[in-house]
Amino acid sequence: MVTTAEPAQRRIAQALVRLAHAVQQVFSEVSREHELTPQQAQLLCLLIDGPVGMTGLSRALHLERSSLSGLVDRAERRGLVARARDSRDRRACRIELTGEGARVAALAHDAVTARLETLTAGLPPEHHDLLAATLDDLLSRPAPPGP
Amino acid sequence: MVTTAEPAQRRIAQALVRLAHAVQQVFSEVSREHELTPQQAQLLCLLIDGPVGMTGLSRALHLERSSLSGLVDRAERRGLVARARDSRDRRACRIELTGEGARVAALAHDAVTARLETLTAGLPPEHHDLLAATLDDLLSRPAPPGP
DNA sequence: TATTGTTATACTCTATAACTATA
DNA sequence: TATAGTTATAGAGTATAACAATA
Repeated sequence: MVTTAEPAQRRIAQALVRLAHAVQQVFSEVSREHELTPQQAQLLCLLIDGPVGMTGLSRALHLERSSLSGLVDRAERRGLVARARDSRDRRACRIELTGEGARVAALAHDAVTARLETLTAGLPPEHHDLLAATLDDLLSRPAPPGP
Repeated sequence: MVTTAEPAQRRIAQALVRLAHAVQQVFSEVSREHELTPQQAQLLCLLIDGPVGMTGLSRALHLERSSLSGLVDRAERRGLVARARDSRDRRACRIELTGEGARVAALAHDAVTARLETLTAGLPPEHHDLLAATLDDLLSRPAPPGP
């Protein structure tokens, strides 16, 4: 039925771009409601699963370590995270959430999730499982173009 | 089969977050390859469809007009865009691509699209149309939460 | 020598507040 | 008075290059 007017692959790509902007916007609004910058919120959410070293964070966030130093400095100054020395490697440190940081991180994470879930509210429920599986499939490929 | 272990809505929301980061990463890499900041690339892509006024741009990009002034200043300084006075309203101006700006915008746009299309390469082709339709459906709802 | 993380520097991005010019 | 856009200011985010301390 739907043929060659506009290839499905192209339509998907364009939808992904708009979708990314929409998600980013949600992230931005939620951050602001909790008096965080989007970057700080992203950092906090990443630390929910446990402490991470600077190099690990830099890879996860796609940031230079020097950029990250500043980000962590400002989050530390606000009492959201703390640097803990690593006992086995005296060069390294683990960044961990403070009590307040964990509280804010959970609130922000839940708010983002809740708002994104309402996005799917209008979809036919019988499509939910297929969409979830398809998106997971899409993300399981780590994107071919390595720098 | 897939039942209540993890609700599909939640799985979709989480996938959307990861997807947004992946798309943002593609955008970031492509921008860098063309010596643009991601914000400049986004501005240029928006202008491909034709000139837009400052207020229109500020709404489309979710930026304060003062932030936009600086963004346009820097893009103008790099020869990518130009400010054209509006003949009917002497307060207003239209931002338009220069020849060079249009060239770079097309390159960056195509590169992003191409890279995102490869993402879908691993999906069963018979799912393409449904996915495209579902994503469009997802985006047709302008997100309920007004500030 | 290689790795972990920081500092110094220079831009870019962003918002708030106050402003000019036109409608 | 309201709208279109800018300027001033301050802070945040980012990269590159040079550095310190430890492995």
